[in-house]
Amino acid sequence: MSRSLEPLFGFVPRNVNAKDVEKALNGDINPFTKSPHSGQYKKILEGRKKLPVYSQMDEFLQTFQANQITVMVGETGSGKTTQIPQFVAYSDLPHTRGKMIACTQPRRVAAMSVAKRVADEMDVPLGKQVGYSIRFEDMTENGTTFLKYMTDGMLLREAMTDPELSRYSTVILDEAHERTLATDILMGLLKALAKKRSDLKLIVMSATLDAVKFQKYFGINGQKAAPLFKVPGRTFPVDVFYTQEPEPDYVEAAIRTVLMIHRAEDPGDILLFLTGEEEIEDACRKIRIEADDLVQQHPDAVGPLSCIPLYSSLPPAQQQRIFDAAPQPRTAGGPPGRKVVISTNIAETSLTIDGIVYVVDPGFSKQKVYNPRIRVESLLVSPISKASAQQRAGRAGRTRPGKCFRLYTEKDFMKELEEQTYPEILRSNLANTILELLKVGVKDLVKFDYVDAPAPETLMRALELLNFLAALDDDGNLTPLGAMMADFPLDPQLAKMLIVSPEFKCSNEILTIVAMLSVPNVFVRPPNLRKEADAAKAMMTVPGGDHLTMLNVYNEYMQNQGDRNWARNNFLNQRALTQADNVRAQLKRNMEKYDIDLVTNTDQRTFYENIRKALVCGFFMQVAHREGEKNMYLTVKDNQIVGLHPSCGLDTTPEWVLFNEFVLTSRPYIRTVTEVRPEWLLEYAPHYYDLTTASFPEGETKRALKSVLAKRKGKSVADTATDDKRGGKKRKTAK
DNA sequence: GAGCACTGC
Repeated sequence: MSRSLEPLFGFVPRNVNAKDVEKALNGDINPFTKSPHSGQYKKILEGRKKLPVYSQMDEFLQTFQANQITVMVGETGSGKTTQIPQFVAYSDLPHTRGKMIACTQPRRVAAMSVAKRVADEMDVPLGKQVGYSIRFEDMTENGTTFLKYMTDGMLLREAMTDPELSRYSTVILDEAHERTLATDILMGLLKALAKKRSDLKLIVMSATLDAVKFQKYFGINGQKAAPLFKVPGRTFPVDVFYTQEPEPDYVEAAIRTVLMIHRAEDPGDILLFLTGEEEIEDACRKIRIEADDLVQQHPDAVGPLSCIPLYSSLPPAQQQRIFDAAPQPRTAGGPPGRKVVISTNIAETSLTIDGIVYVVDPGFSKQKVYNPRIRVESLLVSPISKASAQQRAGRAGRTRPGKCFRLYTEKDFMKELEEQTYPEILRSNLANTILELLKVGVKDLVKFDYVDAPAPETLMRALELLNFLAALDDDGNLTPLGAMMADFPLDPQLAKMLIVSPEFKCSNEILTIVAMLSVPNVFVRPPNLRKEADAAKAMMTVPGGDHLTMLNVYNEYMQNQGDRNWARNNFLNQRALTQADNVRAQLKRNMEKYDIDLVTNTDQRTFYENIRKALVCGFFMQVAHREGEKNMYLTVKDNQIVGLHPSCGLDTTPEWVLFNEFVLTSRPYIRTVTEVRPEWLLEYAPHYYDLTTASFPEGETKRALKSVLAKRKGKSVADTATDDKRGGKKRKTAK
């Protein structure tokens, strides 16, 4: 066989060196397609050769060959995400062995855009030899794709059907320092799997600060630590400045700093990090006013300043504004304009804005925290970590040397900030994760080798919930129902109610409700059109509960598909509705796979009642009981005082309500609320509502349920179930 | 009478 037509002739899997690889790269024939290279290939290759990681190809190949697990550190701009998987491809030669290389990313856009870039570099069409796989979109070809970029969640899903991950020769976990839930679980699974599958190689790619931790964690088979492969980055230096004294009001200090930069610093755009939508919009308004004042006072010295907000719920078209050029000087030769982007954490990892020279970092972000005692996840404004502060500062040095102004003292940075942001696994409700782990075949969840083990109470809460939902038996084993639930990309409560819904002849409707609950809020409320938006919402409100309203909104949306402006005219979020439709279709396919009937109850008298009963089957642990006269509820068992969220559409305050979420904002609220009947609680969740056990604390809710039970003993069950008089007091009385 | 940090299946 001629060497020129078989560029990989003589290559032995996992025994190649950089010299051979370079020869193949520089050749005229594409070794993976056997076709001549396209015109642009050589040009792209020249660019790749300038990446820091390229010059270390041989060192990498040696490390990769000699070790089953490698920890790799590559700073921003090193080229690791695009190049390392290609180096692995040349060493692994997965296409000759019917295998694939997986490279995981925490975000969908990253998986897509990196795959596109690498397909170009390898001179193959995207979706053939190089592809990507994300929810709702599989851009791979069976038997052809050997390099697959994918979201970490997607690989975790695959592990549930194939715990050996037998299709893969090498798995690369990229951005491991972000410590997403899925990446953390994958690290645990892959560590165990590596001991079982000696042919499987693993590369964990991360930022510097975490490397030693990962090295220690991945020391297996008698090794003390996994080897470290390090590549320098390619960024510009950033000067960091601290305040002399702590700032009592970080928003005010941030605004002041932005204006100071605008007045006194050389041209270059500014990035300011704040914590949320409201804070950002507020700061934008204030900066605009002050900047205008400044221009008025010093028209010859201060140029125009454009202020651009950035957060995830902003429509994509508005997010695009961050790429607009800074404003032109107002007069020819006048002082130059400048742009300031005011952003949440989204600009820390997900979005890169070129041309940023100044970063203003007040040192806070909203972070998820989980309180297992009351089973509540909430968002809290908290100090960021050192790693996060470094990441923020780095945003100033992507195109030229920059400056970062930290609105806290150097001493606070050194002494008060944590090294790393707490990994998500320590800040989340783990019910879903535990179900996934069990499905993958992990037996002992307490002894599972976590990189960071969650609090025992968090595990307890998750196991308890799954047991009450009958996903786990009393010995902690996955039940057939639990195995089915795990296959749905949903929280266990939602999966449970979807699976049981045919018993209430309402699976079509529950399917819709579950899909609507899986997407962001569909109701839009522009600040200047609140009245109109509220009126539009009132038109679609079903008085019996917010879940029923969601069903109604979806159905109306489907009936008005012909009208492109329908969503906007009715103050609904078109994107969210489309997404709900996508989710619904995916879940429907899942149901069909398990032969779960898709049925609708045609009896109008029990239509809504049956839906509410099905809701109880999943959410019986999220029920509250009205106490006293006012809008005051006590959650069952946990006895948390909560109020109906102002967005709630109920026209009365029913005695018993079921809620989708507990939110802790200005005060504790329950959101997305539907009226239920106490008889249903006793009937459909008898274990949870076992009034004889001590685990059910004494109190008003228990007394109320006891009296229901006493009454029920007098009557037949059938009688109580059809007794659908709507209790409750009128909610909206004269103010 | 309030909100949605950010992801992901």
